[in-house]
Amino acid sequence: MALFLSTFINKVDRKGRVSVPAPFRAALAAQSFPGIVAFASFRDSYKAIEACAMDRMERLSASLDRLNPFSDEHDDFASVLFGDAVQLPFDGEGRIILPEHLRQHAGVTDQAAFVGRGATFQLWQPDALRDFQEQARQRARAARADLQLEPSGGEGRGHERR
Amino acid sequence: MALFLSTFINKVDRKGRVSVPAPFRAALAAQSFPGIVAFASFRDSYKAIEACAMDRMERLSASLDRLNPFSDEHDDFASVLFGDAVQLPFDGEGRIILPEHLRQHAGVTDQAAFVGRGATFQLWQPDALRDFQEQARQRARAARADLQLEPSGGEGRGHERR
DNA sequence: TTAAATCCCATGTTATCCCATAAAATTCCA
DNA sequence: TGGAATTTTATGGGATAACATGGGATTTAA
Repeated sequence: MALFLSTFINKVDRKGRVSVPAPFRAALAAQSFPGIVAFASFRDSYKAIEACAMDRMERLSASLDRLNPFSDEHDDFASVLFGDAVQLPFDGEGRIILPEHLRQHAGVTDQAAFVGRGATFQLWQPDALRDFQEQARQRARAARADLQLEPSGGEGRGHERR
Repeated sequence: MALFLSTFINKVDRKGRVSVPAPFRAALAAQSFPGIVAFASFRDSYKAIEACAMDRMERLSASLDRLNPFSDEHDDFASVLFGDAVQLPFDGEGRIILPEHLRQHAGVTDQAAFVGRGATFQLWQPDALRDFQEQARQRARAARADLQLEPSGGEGRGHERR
């Protein structure tokens, strides 16, 4: 599975177009839908744009269904997640058009920072990202004791539970 | 899984390219991504560049994903770890190009020391590495002296000499 | 018919490929 | 076993392709 790594800052032109970084496009290459899925983050601590491949949304939908499909949480979650998400196809040059409401949510005007998060990535207003990263770095350092790498034995099975 | 062992010092040319030592490349041969993943070390005691194989990042991503993907701790880690990491592919000759911000972080200019650390390795400015190793040696020596003194005392902690 | 989205082409910059060389390590053979 | 021949490495530089970006033309939708 390809990962989204590192941070790229690209320009948003007057038509609202941004180039998706080539390494990200490579990570998305094996997809059925040539483009990305994006939606506003629902955190209170920051306002960014969440993005991922279509595959991930499908898997997310599947795992939601596996829980209680008739609970209120499921309902809220599904409506927020899938109701607000948009499909953004690539143009011939690998760009997407950022819809106005997403740009407003994140405060993006003439530049956008693509931030890799492993299986997903985010889009930020560059200055807001800098501020957040600084704080996140400090918090992460404080909590580093918790970070354990998976057993490296290649296909180390059976580490499921818990 | 192959290990990264011993230290190699290679030149950084004017394009920012460095040869990854052949033994390290051999250890990376079985990877899906032909190259390395690098990021600035988040330690305060020294400034080096941390590096590993893509597989390791994928495993890391998988373990993070398995936790609650919407928790704040997970969020900080993902942003710091994956946002700051870079994919550095090999060219035909087994070189990578070290991005400017990483070179600055480690103080690397025309030479880089590759230091094996088992499952990972580091990149250092050669002089900084020598200093660090010297200090580490001294700390180890001091610690060993303490160890020899301790047990005989029977008494409490400190080695107060009465 | 307007406005927006899509396609198409053009550009400068940067990274990537490709070839060349010297040194070191390895292999081969008498 | 010694030393010549070959292969692997590390390194350098020029040619080439990829990328991010901009703008116009054509199509689609309201």
